[in-house]
Amino acid sequence: MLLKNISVDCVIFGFDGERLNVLLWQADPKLLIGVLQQKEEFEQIRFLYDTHPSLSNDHTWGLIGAHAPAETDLDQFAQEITISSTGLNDVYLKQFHTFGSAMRVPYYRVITVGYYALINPRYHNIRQSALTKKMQWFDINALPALCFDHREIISNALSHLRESVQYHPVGFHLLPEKFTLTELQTMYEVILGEKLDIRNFRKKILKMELIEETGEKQANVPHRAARLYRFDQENYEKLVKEGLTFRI
Amino acid sequence: MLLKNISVDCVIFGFDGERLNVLLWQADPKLLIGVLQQKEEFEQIRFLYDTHPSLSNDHTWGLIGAHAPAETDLDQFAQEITISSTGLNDVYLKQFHTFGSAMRVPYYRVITVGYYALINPRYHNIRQSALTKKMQWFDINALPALCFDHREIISNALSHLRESVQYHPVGFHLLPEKFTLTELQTMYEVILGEKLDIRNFRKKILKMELIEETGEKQANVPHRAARLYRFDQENYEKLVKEGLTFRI
DNA sequence: TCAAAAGTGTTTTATCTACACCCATGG
DNA sequence: CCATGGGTGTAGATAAAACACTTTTGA
Repeated sequence: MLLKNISVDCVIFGFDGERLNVLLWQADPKLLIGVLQQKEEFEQIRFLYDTHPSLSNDHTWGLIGAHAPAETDLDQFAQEITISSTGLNDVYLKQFHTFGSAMRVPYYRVITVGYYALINPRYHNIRQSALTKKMQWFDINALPALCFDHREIISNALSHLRESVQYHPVGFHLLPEKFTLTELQTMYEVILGEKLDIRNFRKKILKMELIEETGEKQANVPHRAARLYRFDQENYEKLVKEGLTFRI
Repeated sequence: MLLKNISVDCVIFGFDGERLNVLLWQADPKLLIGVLQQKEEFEQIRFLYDTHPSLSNDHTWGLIGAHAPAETDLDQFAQEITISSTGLNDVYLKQFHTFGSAMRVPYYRVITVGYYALINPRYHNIRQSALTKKMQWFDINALPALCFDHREIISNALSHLRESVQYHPVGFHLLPEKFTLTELQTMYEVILGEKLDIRNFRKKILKMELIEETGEKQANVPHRAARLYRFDQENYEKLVKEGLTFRI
């Protein structure tokens, strides 16, 4: 059974090495009706989906989300949504805000619990699910028309990410396992929306001892190959115990 | 009409100058049933309230909260809850987390949206509302038995507050309009759970220019009277525009 | 005159900022 | 040999940390 007043929306962030992107979709109305008909509450939420902007035209996009099942933890459900759209089953997810305005969705009261996911697109094969007409990455600085309050939700997610990334080493989830210092710096720059000084950034990051050299270097690059680093989970946990105060 | 699957819980923090306290209540089952009978969804939520631990015994306390009305913004409803229990109508409220485990409340699926309020008890007359059997402040380090997952909710609220207070000047909401530097410091100490050096604290706070002298001093204290300061909202906003990075 | 809390400065150490050139690699 | 991005150090300014005594007031 679906909870008719509660949905979960996932803002799936992906960093491609240059830009921060969000995964958006358009659902296929015919397929969606097919799936929904099997649900107990179909009649009650059918109206909502009938009038869903991202179903009724090709210019409006929406966040990946759905009404929550009555028997599933919200955290768990957010995982399922993310897995079903990215094909990846161990994603960093953070609940960041619940949107509870009475009129945020027309005709019907739906509060939505917002999660953001941080993934590296290199590892994830975006799955066109059974319901999907289209699914696509969009640069956070060039979003298309969005349904309901989804633009506000993305903007709110980005604010949370921007704050979080300064005090917690979560940004690593956006990178491949092995990454260069330049990739790391670029990631911070696009999230924070400002340029950082390369020498000061490197000094600071290396002093923290949160990352370690792998000993490897980039291959097949048309310039000097950069060293590859990885996040040092073990040392991070040790430093947290000792009272690490992280600050980019 | 009440939303049967959605409630709002408010962790109301009050700082008395020495300790950080949380406002908890026990509702009166007879009165509660009386009020609920007037609601459309009475039968559906009656069972829930019938089995509510804070109604069925005198040792279990609960957060101040209620099922959300279908037609009210959650932010607005959190305000109403806070107003009705504290008698104050301009309270700092922050939504901090939504608790969505399937089994957090027995017998029935209820997700709860958590807000915390920061108030100064000096200005607030705790109102024993029509439903209240008892309402009382508890030191956050000496909480009584709590219903459902309310202990976890409080602990989560405190973590959020602890983080927030380090980067945003929200702690002022816990203080009277005019306060001494010692009160300010003690507030930080109880929230952060650590002692701060008095001289370094004063230097840091005064350098930020977030507070200004009122020119007044304490009266009727059995020792040297301390200067009274107030938060400088105007300058704070100016500094934010200039890119203030606050850090206690 | 005593008890209780207010108030104050300096030195050392660590961190932040600004800034420009050489290096390695592949094409 | 050139284009492209990788990689490095230093000096000056600012902020953090450690630390102990004098002042004011009311009882």
